[in-house]
Parts: sequence; structure tokens; C-alpha cells
Amino acid sequence: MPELPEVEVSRLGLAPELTGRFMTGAITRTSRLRYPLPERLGQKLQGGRLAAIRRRGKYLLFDLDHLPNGKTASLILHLGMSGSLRIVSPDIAPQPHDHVDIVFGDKVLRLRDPRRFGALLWHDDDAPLENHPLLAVLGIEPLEAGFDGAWLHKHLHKRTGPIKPVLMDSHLVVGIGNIYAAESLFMSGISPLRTANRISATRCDRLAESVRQTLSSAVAAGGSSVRDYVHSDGGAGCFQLQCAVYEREGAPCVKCGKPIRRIRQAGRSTFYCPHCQK
DNA sequence: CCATATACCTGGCAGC
DNA sequence: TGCTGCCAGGTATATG
Repeated sequence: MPELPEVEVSRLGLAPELTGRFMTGAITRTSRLRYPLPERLGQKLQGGRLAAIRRRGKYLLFDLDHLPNGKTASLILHLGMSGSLRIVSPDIAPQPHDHVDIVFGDKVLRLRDPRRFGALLWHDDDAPLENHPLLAVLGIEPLEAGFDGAWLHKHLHKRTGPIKPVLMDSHLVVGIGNIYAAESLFMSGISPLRTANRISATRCDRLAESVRQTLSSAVAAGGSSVRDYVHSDGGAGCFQLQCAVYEREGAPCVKCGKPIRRIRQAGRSTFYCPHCQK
């Protein structure tokens, strides 16, 4: 999926277009993605206003007010592996895998998700949104204060497996997927195979800093468009062009020139330089 | 508790 | 030209 940078780039693209606008309806073209879609979505949100778009990990949170029932609510959206959001004009015909439209008069927010691993959930504000079962279990935000080497060192203490899958564990740190885990480890010179609790405090400093740098420069580059991901205007991100290791098996390492290796960890491909990463 | 495997779903591609 | 098998940005759930 879209990892943290792609979700954040989506948010940054959508917010100025849609914040404060009123919703005139919704269309769902499938009954479920990862979970069933909200029932009667159009009725629920018709006449309501999109008050804000926030991000938590890889989730987008659409805060809604002025709803027909007089209450506020939120939509929880996850792009899964292949989801993307675009703003289109209502006269643009939906393509295959365009599952949901949220209509704002003359603008439509359209969710496309070929693999249907994404999610769209309605959350009534009877309970706090942070307590939603999918959100309550999420770990620290890597771009916010508090995520640093000391935090990492402390929390890697009990993890006896290799660092790469640990870095991708959203219950520990949110937002780091397969691309940015590989890139962050390369930048910090740490092998993806290294046992998590055997990374020194000093190297945890470097790792935390690399994670922050990798994610922020990816946001600045508009995210990565490897396969499905596109911006809200349909354009592509270009961070993949500056990837040092991801999908570069056999190509020369940008630091030492030796070939990048690809291995399998926890069922996913890992790319790294055995010479530069120890 | 921790680590790994599996399932969800579709499409693109290499190899035969 | 098909067919098959594998691979893909995620994560909840089941199983050791």
C-alpha cells in the first residue's frame, strides 16, 4: 500500500479541495472491501460537512459535522495495498475498481482499490474515535516528537526477531511499510537481518533519524508510485526514483557498488546491501 | 508475550 | 496464444 508518505500526500492534496465542503451524496459499487462498507452511506452523510481530514498511521480520518441526525461522525479510510483517492468531476465515468464516490456537489472524491484490501468504516461519535479497535492498537507516530533513538532502543528490548519486520509492525511504530523499512535500514547501515534487541543505543539514534528522514523526504517527493498509487489529481509520486535499495536487486549499491541483494523475510521481499549494512 | 504463516483479492509478468 | 505460478506498497487472525 501506500505507506505513511503516500497517505500523507493524499491528505495534503485532498484537504484544501474538500475541507469545509458539504456532501450531497455517496455511491458504493461493491458491498465490501476488507470489511463491509457502511450501509446507506449516502443517506448518512447527505447534507453533512467535511470538517477536517486527519491521518493516523496509514489511516485517513474524515471528520464530519452538520449530519442529518444532528451529530458528528468520522469516516475511517485505509488504502490497503492498492488503494488511491482522486478528486474528479461528476461526469467522469467510474472505471473498474472505482468502488466508492463521495459527492461534494461538483466534485467527487473517488476511491479506487483493485485488490480490495482497503477499508472504509463509519464511526459514530458516541465513543471516542481513538478508541476504535483499529486505531487503539496503533503505535507511535514516527514523525512526531517522542520517536527517537532512546524510544526505539527501549522498545526494541523485547524483540528477538530480525529488525526489518519489527520496523514494519504498526503496533510499535505506524506508517513504515516494505519500501521505507528497506530504505531506512540502508540509510542507517543496519542489516535487515540484525536481531532487534541487539542494536546499540547509538545505532538506534541513527535508525530513528533515518526513518524520519526517509519518510519526510518521501512526503516532499510526493510519495512513491510503484504500481497503483496516484495523487488526488491523478499524478504520480517520484520517491521511487531515489530509492537506494527497494526493487534494485542486482543493481550496484549507491555507496559501494556491490550488488543489492533480495531476500525473503516474513513473507515479504527485503532489499539490502550486505556490504554496507551490518 | 513473541514470531511466523495464512488469508483476503486482483492484475501483471515471466516462463513454458 | 494461453496457461501456470509467482509477485505486489497491508494487516487481522490463527497457529506454533
